[in-house]
Amino acid sequence: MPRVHREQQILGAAVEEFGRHGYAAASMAEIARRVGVTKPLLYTYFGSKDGLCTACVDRIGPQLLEAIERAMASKPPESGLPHTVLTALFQALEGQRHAWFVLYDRTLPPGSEPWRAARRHREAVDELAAAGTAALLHAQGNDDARDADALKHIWTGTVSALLGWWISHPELSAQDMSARCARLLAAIRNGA
Amino acid sequence: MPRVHREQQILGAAVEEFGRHGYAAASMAEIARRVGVTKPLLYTYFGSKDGLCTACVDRIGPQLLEAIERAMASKPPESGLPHTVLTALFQALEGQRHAWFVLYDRTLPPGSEPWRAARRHREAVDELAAAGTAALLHAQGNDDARDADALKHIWTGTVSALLGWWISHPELSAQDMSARCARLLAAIRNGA
DNA sequence: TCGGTAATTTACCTCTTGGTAAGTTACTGC
DNA sequence: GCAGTAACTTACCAAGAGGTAAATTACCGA
Repeated sequence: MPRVHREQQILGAAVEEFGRHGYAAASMAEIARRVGVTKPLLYTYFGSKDGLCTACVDRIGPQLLEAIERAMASKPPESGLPHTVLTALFQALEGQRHAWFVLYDRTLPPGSEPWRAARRHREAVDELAAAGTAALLHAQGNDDARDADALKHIWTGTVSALLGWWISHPELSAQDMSARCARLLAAIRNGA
Repeated sequence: MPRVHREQQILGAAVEEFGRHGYAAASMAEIARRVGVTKPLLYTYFGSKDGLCTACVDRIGPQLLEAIERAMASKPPESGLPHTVLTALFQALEGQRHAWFVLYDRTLPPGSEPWRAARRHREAVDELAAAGTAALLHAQGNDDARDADALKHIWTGTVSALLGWWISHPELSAQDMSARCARLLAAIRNGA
């Protein structure tokens, strides 16, 4: 099998493994086993566990960023921004639902290379969210930067929660999730 | 030092370690080092890593449950239920902000004893949240059980996000957080 | 004073895991 | 056909993890 193809195959398995179990609990041998290959191949292709994890992060980060940017640019006016972004995320993550948690993995060793890479990509994603939260607060006369930052965290926490819930309901499609989120967001808006 | 006292000391360090790094990345030797004690003592007192982690979970679970129950029972009418619960959580977790993530640790080995214990306590906590989400949806004519379940996840995700944000702002007190959340919840209510 | 027990450590074992060196297979261009 | 290279495996190493047996210290009651 040609190298580039094999690399993509490995990355797919690695994203699933890192996302499902977290960095520390993910095992190189297990990733190799899932691909049907032996460990040294992973090391000749990606150098180290850190290298493979960083490659995963560098693959997922831009995917998500582009999905969100595209969705925000072509936002249908009848739908709210949060729902638009969620729909785009569900579409981008269908087939690799664990990928989100590779980026938002609290167990990455602080200071390590994958940690820095993940933080970098998260910041890019979060920047888009930050614009939304700051605008929402500003419209209500609140210009506290920390409030906007905390609200941004609530948003990403909500996304994480929804993706976690989606993972535990494998039979639901991205469209199902999108429709459900439309209801839930409306409910929050109307009655929190 | 008497055993019961030492056990509490160990539990405190272990909660911090497990909560901060997750089960897999947490190290028994490191926990021992932080307490200023050697590894075998941990094993004579708690049997195994699983045993220690389960003890942590069994300590935190009831603490949180009681804090939430007490808050819900004595809810001041002028404040919303979410804010009441958040305030109680901040108070209960001041001084052990990582504890929440011991209970909500996605890296616990599925099927293991700490995993089962954490799930049990989470269910007890979530049951209280479920009542709230189901009521909110029911008031709007939505009786979909899955919607209520997903909304419950959004709620716990929001709590996780706020605690994560609090951890990255160590200088803020529980009261600071409570006040901030009052603003944020109002902002969400008014303008999502 | 002495025996027993609780608290704790030293030194060790074992197993897993990340990581590597060397060899093997198989294709490709000349 | 054959050299060379890309794809891949076997067999192994070193370090760190969880875990344990045995020894030590210190206290307390008889």
